[in-house]
Amino acid sequence: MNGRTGTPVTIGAMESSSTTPGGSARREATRQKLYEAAVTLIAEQGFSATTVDEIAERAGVAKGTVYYNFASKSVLFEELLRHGVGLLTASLRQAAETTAAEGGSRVDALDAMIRAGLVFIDRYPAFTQLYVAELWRTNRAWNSTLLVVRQQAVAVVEGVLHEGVAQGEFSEEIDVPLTAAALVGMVLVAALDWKSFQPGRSLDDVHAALSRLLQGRVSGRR
Amino acid sequence: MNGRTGTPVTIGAMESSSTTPGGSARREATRQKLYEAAVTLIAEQGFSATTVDEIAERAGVAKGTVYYNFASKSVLFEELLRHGVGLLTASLRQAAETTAAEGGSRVDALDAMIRAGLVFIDRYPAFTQLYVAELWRTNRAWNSTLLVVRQQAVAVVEGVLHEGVAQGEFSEEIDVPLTAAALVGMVLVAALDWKSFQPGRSLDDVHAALSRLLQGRVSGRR
DNA sequence: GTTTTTGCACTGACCAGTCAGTTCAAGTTA
DNA sequence: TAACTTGAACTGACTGGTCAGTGCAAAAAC
Repeated sequence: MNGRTGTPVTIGAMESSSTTPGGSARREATRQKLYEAAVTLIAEQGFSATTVDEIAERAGVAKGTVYYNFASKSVLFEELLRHGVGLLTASLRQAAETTAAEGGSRVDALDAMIRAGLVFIDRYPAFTQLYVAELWRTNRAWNSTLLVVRQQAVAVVEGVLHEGVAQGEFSEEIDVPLTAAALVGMVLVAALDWKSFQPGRSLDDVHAALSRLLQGRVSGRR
Repeated sequence: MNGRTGTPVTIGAMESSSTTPGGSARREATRQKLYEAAVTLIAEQGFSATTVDEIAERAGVAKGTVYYNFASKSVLFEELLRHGVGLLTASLRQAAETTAAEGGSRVDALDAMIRAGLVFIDRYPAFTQLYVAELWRTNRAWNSTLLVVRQQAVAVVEGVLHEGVAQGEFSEEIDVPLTAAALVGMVLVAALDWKSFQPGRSLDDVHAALSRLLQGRVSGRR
């Protein structure tokens, strides 16, 4: 119900990529409501500070329903993570492919991916916030989930960098994994900062600033 | 004591910038131990998931001592934040000033600040992790503390960018606040990724990759 | 003799997870 | 089409445990 009637504001409203193939429509709708409630609360307060009662209340559902749909609080969170990063990587990959199909260069592809990242964060700020807050934590139950999920996202950027180097478009001296991490970080942090501290700026402004940095037009010389 | 006898591993070993001017040496030593214990535990587990008993135990101190030295768990955390960011900004500022004194350009200053940031993160990874995890959270008790503390750090970078633009070294079209945020993000995320997922790489490797990105040697054209 | 630390028992609030019971919706039968 | 059946989905009071913070007398450090 929720996913179809309004503009999606949080990750909860993402299309169901069949988390549970046999799930009924009713059940799926309930899960969506729970995702949506959980993502904002956890982004604001953190995982441990968010109670299952709060999630249930915000979703307009009884506490028991949470446990009917998810084995535990952590499992709910892990599925939320998988859900969100799946959408992000799909979006990045599509940006890269579209650019390639239109005959753009690898720099154009990176640029398109930066924009895709910004659009995603613009749409699902709470999810992004939560992802960044949890990514580098060690010793948590969902750590392995995060590792996989991070690798998925970074791999898309690394792919484009590798292609660029192979075709001589990028310098051979670049360090692909480190550069990919730096690029992802640049986008994540700039976007979160934009949302939190400079919300008046347009997406285009942010994109332009990052684009300039990528293309060495800030301090390029040599 | 710790700051002089061995290689400091966590923020707890930072020089005391006189949090409480009247504090005795003994008291200050206890506080340091508590900072050190708290920063690693909170980085690993998050604020809410870390108990006061754990902090006391890791610091080798009785629980009552925690409350003798800090009004509450949150206050301990806030003072920890102020402590850490103070050191970071001091380090950044010094890098910029040293470069200027040696007659370096503004790009050199940015480069030196990137290295200073990396050195800091290398030394105090737990603090950095915790900072990133909390920075964009809203509705937390220590939110105002974080805001001030972020502004301090970003302002140093903005200062160098402004100077560079004023002197014609950087393009006038750059967006100073956004670019500063992006640069800080680039360093933070690349460094955390380095520590978590590519710990084998040297600081110089990471610095070189970021430097290249800054100077447009990845995809510079135009 | 004053400041700081210790050790530990205690309280009151809070919270993850459970479970016996209720409601819903999609049949099936008459 | 109305009455009945069934299993899936949902409910919310309850439980057992945890944890921030307190209080205090005695010991240690300075």
